[in-house]
Amino acid sequence: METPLENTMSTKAATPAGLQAAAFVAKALADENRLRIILSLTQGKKSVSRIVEELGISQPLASHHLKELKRALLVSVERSGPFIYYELADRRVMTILADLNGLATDLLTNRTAF
Amino acid sequence: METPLENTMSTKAATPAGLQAAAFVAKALADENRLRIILSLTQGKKSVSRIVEELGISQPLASHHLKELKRALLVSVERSGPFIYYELADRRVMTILADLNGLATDLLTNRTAF
DNA sequence: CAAACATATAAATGTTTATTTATATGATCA
DNA sequence: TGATCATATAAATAAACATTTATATGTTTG
Repeated sequence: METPLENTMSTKAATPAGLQAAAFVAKALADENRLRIILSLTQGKKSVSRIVEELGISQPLASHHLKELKRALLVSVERSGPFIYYELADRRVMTILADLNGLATDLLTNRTAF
Repeated sequence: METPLENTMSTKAATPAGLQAAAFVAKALADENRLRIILSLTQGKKSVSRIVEELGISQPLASHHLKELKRALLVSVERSGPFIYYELADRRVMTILADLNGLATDLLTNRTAF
């Protein structure tokens, strides 16, 4: 059974609450460091220190961005001893990130600056 | 031929420039009014005044957001007499918006506030 | 219990951004 | 050409946000 785009849009995205929610999640994706964190979590659950190492950002900054991702419900948190592990809450965010990247790359390839 | 998500990610999104571009486009999607404009443009090319009417926002505010969408190359502009028409530059943004909305709706359904 | 480690939170700062109000630019038409 | 319409731009605010530095909380281990 097929679901044309416009049906999807009109039955889901067209509602004020739906758009507000979509904008809220988009906001969580609108930062390069957060996208790097998400991309890193694509490989699986990771501790904060591990993320800090991999991305080369400060620990408070990582904590801050992880908090934002958690606020958007994009990651789930789990404590194990002294470590706190973050995990992608929904694998669909990977598809969205890939699509976003594909579109962005195509659109902005021949561009001087952002 | 199959293309697993992680391949897509590592070959496209993993590059710094790719993530930066993706974050840049995500930023353009991170506003409810801009999402409403995009959704409206899903139905086709529209003038600024038409958008202003449909969304019930001020004309300068609409112009501002259209400028942002143009900066992100998500819309193209065309003048016809006194009117200026805006149009979605790439239909893939509709897919992304629909996916974003689907994910956001599922994630944030049982949520008190944003 | 004290020291060391992992993470979170607070405070401070500079930047970006959404919105409003007011004005300018550009096109049509009488 | 002058008036009117469509759109853009400018200026002014206020709010949101990313980042840093400093400190607090919570956990393990000696």
